[in-house]
Order: sequence, then structure tokens, then C-alpha cells
Amino acid sequence: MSTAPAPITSNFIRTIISEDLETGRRDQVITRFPPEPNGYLHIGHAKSFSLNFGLAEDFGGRCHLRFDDTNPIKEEDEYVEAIKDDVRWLGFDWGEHLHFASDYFDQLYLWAVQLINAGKAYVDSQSAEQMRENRGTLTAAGVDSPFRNRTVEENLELFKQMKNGDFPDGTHILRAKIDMSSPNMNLRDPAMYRILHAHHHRTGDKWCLYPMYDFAHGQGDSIEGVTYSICTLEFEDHRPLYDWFIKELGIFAPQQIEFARLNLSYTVMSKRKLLQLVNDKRVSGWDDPRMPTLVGMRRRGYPPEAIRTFCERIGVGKGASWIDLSVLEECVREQLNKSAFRRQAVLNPLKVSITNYPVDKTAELDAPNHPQQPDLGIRKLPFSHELYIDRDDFMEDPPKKFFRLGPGREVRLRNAYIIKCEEVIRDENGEVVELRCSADLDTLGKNPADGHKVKGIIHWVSAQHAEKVEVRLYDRLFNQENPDKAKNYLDAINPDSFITSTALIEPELLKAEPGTTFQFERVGYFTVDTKDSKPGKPVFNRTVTLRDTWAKFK
RNA sequence: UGGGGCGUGGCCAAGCGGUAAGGCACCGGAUUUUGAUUCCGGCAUUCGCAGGUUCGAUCCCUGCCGCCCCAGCCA
Repeated sequence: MSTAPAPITSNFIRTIISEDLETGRRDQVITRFPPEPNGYLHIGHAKSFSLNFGLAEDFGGRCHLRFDDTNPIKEEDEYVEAIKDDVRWLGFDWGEHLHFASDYFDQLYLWAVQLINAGKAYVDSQSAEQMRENRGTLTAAGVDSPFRNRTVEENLELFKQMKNGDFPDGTHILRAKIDMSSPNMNLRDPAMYRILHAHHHRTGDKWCLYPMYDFAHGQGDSIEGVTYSICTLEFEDHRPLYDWFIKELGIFAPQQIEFARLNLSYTVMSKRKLLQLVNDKRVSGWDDPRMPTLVGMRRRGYPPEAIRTFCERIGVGKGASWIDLSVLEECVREQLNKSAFRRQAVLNPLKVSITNYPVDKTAELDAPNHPQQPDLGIRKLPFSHELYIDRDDFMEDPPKKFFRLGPGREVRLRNAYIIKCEEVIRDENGEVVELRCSADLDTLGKNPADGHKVKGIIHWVSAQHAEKVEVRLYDRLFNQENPDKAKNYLDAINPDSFITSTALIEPELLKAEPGTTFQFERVGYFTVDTKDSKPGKPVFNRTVTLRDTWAKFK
């Protein structure tokens, strides 16, 4: 197992920062992760905050966690706590720097007044519809609001009344006075403050007007001394606006750098859609193991290290990119392979009796917890006359390349003996119900005395010692690479993304603690569900299957 | 057909004037009591296209073509 650190491939952001540091344009690196607390974090957010925290770490700076809570209608405390949890789960630490845009509401209000005084902002009293009409289109300039030239005094008075709650929602709005004919729509007198008689999760009922994200975000960065404000591509057009506010206000200027958000095949990433999946009960909740949310992945059994590896592996660029789900799954396997204890479990049982093994005898065989890491110890595996193997490991008329069991064929029982299929028993319908096999009792821990080779190895459990448990087989939530290409993304939901089944497990597995992951040898990685498991009655979530090159031949 | 971006192998992605890193995938082969893992080896005469500058261009210039984003009192 290599311990060499994964090579960090450069990216354009790293290059910019390095240059700034070398030329002295900047002398420190302060970044931030600015989620809106209106939903749970997903893997796309993980890419963003891994980048932000990672950069700060690599350059000896720091990264803040700031909640951009400027819209009280959509934001809740529940999400704040969940987001903090997720960021910590991935191993990042914001130290003292937990902030909220709402911490700056007073300052923001003062700045709005400053802009009004400077003649750079005005209260508009058009309706939302009128504003939309007057904004123009992508190719036609907008027209000035009839209220655009109100006097500073009038604006000041109106803005104060807005703050005092003298007006109902939607009647007035504070706008920046920039240029209604700008080719950049964001500069056509954008809204700064809207009236919202709503309860805020932190400021309560103190305010009845709230700043727009665009009027809060850049200043929040400025207040915190953020040197690099890293965000996604869709805010590229907003940068001139943020820079305008910063310049007019005469405050510290962070540098915004945009990168492409993550798109993962077979999943959707918009919070609106994830919320709908939850609300419509298409999934069991934000933490449904099929969700691309961090809580979902955690419950599914994805280790945080795997997600960090994934975020590094996919890189950072500016081109819209689609990452195949298999890349994430491969990171999960890579991590789990190193640490997960090995166990045996049979999902689709077929009875096997060992004809030359005493009916009343039970042996306790030693089986390593991890064949590649002997220091992880062993566990006892009961072996007896009657076993179960997986139906997939038997074929009546197997092709040449099938290394498993078939009439007259030999196979190695994992961690036990080599057996030979002597007889196939069927029921009245002709279905195979039992295999009678002879075992070479001299093959425990060694090859046959005559030196012949047995290539196939299959897993099994002792019938009388096996315990039956629930296993949940998860697969991709959508069966279309890009669910948004369907008429409705809900139509692309994979009906087989969640299958409840049972498994016969070796007794050792009964002690499994919720949240721990095992490799069911030759099958996949399974994690004890943290919600539905009971002591002595674990429920297993299939985290990810093992790679299966044999499956390709079939 | 306004503005802002982006185009390097199947998927990501370095490189930023000196003759195409790396990862994943894929294909061989070795080891293996997991058809897993691990290990070796292979995998772009070419960087969206067409011109130009240069001794030399993926990197500079020009013109095309293609894709993404923007008309919330959302973020």
C-alpha cells in the first residue's frame, strides 16, 4: 500500500494565488465557503468547500464558513447545523470564523444609506412587473424608472420608512443607480434591498427589509478580509457589480475567481430538485442513501476521505464538465479497500451439504479480517455440514471460463476447504434446491496434496450459524446520464434504485456497530445503517459493489 | 442576432513560445484462498476549424464553428 502523497495537480486558481503571493499583490490567503442555509449540502458543495479550505490550508491561510442568510423566507436553522456538521465531517475547520451575512445587516444598511447620499442608489416604486418590463431584454436596452431621479432627501426618507415597516411587501425597493442600458443585465439598476415582513432565523423580527445577495455577498467578503472569493461560473457576470459596490463604498477589495460547478452523471444537483425529491417522498429524506447529499452519502457508507479524494481527482476548471459517477464510486472503493474488514454473506442462497463432514460437528475456522493487513487480526468462522453459497456461483451447464461450481466441478470455499459438486438435487419443478458436495478435508490453508490447482473461490455461510438480516441494495437514483434531458427529470428516476432484500451473514456480523462498513467478500461493501439498525439486528446498506470483471464476459 | 465565459485522448485535467504531465476508464501480462486488491506494460506525431506571425505555436494574432451562463423584489 503506497503512502506516497497523491500528487497535487495544479489548477488555474492555484496559479493565480501563487503569482499574487510572489509579486506581493497579496500577502495572505483568506477564502470562505458561503452556503445559503436553505437545504442540505451535496457533493457539488463538497467540491467548492474542499477547494476553499484546501487552498487556505496549502497556502497557510484560513477559510471562513459564512452563511449567506439574506432571504429569511427560505432559510432555517436546521440547515445551518446540518451544514456545519457536513463540513466538519469532511474534516475541515473554520476555527473562530463562523459568520453570517446577517451579522452585517446593520453595516449593510449604513452602506445603503451612504450610497443614497452619494446619489448612487434610489427607491423605486414600480411594481415587480413594471420593473421587469423596463429592464429591457438581452438585446434591447432598458428604460429608466420614473422614480430614478428622486432627490437624496426623498430617497432617504422613503428608505427609512421602508425600514420602519411603513410599507407592505413589494411596494418599494432600493436600487443601485448604475446604467439601464448596460449590456450586462446585472448592471441595469440592480435591486439592493426589498421589503420582506418575515421572521429571520437569527435576527428575528428586527428587520422588515433585507439586502439582496448581490448587495451582501461582496461586502461580507470585504468585511472579513477575504482575499480570494471563489465562486461558481454563473456569478462571473455579477463580478462587475460587486466591484462597483466595493469601489463606490471605498472598502477592501477581495478578488473573485469563478470555477465550473460539478455535474455528476446519473444525478441531479439543484437544491430545488433535491428538495422536491424529499417533499414528494421519492426518497426517504435528505439522508436517503441514494441522494447526492453529504448526509446521504454518509449514511450510504461513503467515507469522507473518499469524497475528498474525489474532489481532488476531478480538478478545477472553467469548462462545463460532467464527471462520471463511476469516478466517485472508484474513490469509495479505493478508500474502503484499505480499511473495511472482510466478512462473508450470501445474498441469494443455495443449499450445499458436505457429504463427508459430520452432521453434528462445528468447526471454528480462522479467517483474517483483512488478508492484506494481517495486523488487523482474525475472526472465527463457523463451518458445518450444511452451508449456503450464492446461486450465482453455480451453473448447471457452465462455460469453460466459469471458474465456479458446476456438476463434477471443484471450487475452493473461501477460508475453508476445496469441495467438489457430486450431486444436484431438484424439487418437483425441476429447480435446483441443493448441491451435495464432497470436501477435501486436507485443504484447509493449503493446496491439494496431489498439487492440482483449483482456480475458483466462492464465499459461503454455515446454515445453522447464519443469521438472516435485511440488506438494502442501492443503485443510481436516475437511469439517465443527464436526468435534465428527460422531459421531466422525475421520469428519469431509476425504479430499481432501492431494493430491499435479505442476506445470510456470518454470526460475527451481528455485533456490527451502526456506521461501520464491511466488505462482503466477492460482493461489495456494506455499511450498517445508522437509522434503522437495532442492537443485534443490523440493517445493511450496500455502499458500492466490488468491481466485477467477470460480469463483463456474461 | 447584446454581454460574459469555455473548447487538450472515452471522462476529468496540467502545460501558457521550444517540440503533449497526471488521474479515471480501457487493453495486455504477472501475483493472488476475494474473477477484488496489488504490480508491471500499452494507450493524443497531436491540442475545435482555417489562416497568419515565428527558426519553432496547444501556447501570440485574425476569422470562423461549437457549447455554457445572464432579462428573480432567489442565491
